[in-house]
Amino acid sequence: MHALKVTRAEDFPEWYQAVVREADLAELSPTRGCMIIKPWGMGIWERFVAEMDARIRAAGHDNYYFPMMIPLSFFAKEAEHVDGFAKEMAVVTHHRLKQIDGTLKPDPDAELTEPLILRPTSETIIGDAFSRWIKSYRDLPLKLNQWANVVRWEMRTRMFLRTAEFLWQEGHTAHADEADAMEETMWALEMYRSVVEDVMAIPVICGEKPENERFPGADRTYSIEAMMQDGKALQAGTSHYLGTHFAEAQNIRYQDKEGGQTLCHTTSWGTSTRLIGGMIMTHGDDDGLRTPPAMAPRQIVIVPMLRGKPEDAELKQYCADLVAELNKGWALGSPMRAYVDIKDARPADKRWDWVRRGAPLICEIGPRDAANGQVTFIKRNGLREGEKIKSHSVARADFVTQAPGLLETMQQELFAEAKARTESNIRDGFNTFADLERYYGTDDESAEFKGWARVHWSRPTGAALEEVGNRLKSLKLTIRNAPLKQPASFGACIFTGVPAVEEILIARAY
RNA sequence: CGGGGUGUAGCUCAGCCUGGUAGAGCAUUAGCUUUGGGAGCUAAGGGUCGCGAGUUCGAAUCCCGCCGCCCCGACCA
Repeated sequence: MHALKVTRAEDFPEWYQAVVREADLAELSPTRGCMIIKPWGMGIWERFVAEMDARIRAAGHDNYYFPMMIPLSFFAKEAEHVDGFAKEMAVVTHHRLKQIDGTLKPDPDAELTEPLILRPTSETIIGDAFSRWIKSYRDLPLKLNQWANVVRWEMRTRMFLRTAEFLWQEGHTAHADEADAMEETMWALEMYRSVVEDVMAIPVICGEKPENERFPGADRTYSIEAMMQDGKALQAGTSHYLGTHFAEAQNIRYQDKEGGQTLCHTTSWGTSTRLIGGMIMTHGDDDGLRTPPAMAPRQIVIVPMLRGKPEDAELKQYCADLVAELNKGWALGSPMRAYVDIKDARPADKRWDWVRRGAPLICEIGPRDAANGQVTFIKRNGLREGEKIKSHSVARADFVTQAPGLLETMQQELFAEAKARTESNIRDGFNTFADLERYYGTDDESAEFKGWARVHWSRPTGAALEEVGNRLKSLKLTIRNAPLKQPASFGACIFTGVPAVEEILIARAY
């Protein structure tokens, strides 16, 4: 019997929601489409922030904070950008409420002369600042980052994966030329890969988005794509080379060494709380979440087998000493995070709570363990042997010595497991569109597992690309990206039959 | 925004077809028992049956409208 009522095989979307709820990550709020991130979920996000913020700063970026509300007129400046976001913007129109016929309503006499939009992303207001801050080539490169909330009025929301409000990080940089801006774009992509793979243990494929999937206003968009346990792709981070589009729209220029006024080349890059959804769908099992040790707010949770008797005091002391000792140790490059759960609840209930949350190591310590100087624990990956829970008993001193290694091994095992699953579910051998149709089927009985397709194409543009998109859409497929690692030679284009120039990944996506 | 489903106690749901004034399990609280692993017994508390209007002597149940949630679609750096 599993800790969750729904299994992945029975109903993947139901199972996903069960994990979010049962692992105490988040819940829906009374505000439509928005979620309340609970302590365990927020702790996971904060781990992500800590890891990524350190890398962003180490590479020479400073953190800033721009307003959540942006004057509407700012968005009118970049045409493609407007097209991309206009349909999902929340607009602030009034600055006062008034009792009208017994109900609170926006005061008609308090309408803003210019509406404000809740930022869906900050290119426009940051670009405005750039145009004032950048005067000379000596001011470049300018490298900013902000941790913020953004709002996109989505029609259909899903916890973590797509909500009306979410938390993210947005990097914005300005450079003297394309080469420097492209270096930044690729740096951000690689930095994302390293955090997502090394810290979250989610394997990804780095690549460039096709023209029709670009960020509105970008010259080139790169992404990291991750395969979920249902075979769907999740865009886990994006990095954009914006060319001079925003510089033109917002007059971001610098005086070059020859004294001329030159347009800056800008970039932007972002990752969001969506990654937590990706972590759930990569590492979750039928007992809940398996939190990668590097991401776990608490890596070792000790559940004392308290029995409401005098000897409880001794047992509590034993556990407190053990935690203190563990917290002096280091694992995965940080001090270990151990915790004793002394909540007045039944030990078995507490154990299962931590199993569902996915604490990497859960120690269940009773009076006998304390008397014998032992630690009894379970590993969240490899939790069961058959149907039974598999527990381990070792001497306390050995546990303290082994704990960092256990956490590091678990981190590697989770990554290796996901990596193997991803690789074995990317299929080659599709030579024509008909091959794709055969594999993915024309009618959607989505219960059957379908991974990704790796195919060659001639990289059509414009109307021809749109046609390709439509054909794929009939199979509910999208082009995810063209991996940075390309083969030496290409076959025929799967769509047109002409010689191909690029290898791309095709998948169903979140 | 379109199609389908659904909404009854904190959670999972029964009751609805065939109208008669609210149920179960889990959870909560209290007591006793139990104690190396999601305990047992007893008792108690907890519900404007999503919201509104209608039919009726009487509506969780029938009719109409609206809303939320879930799935599919459209849309979605």
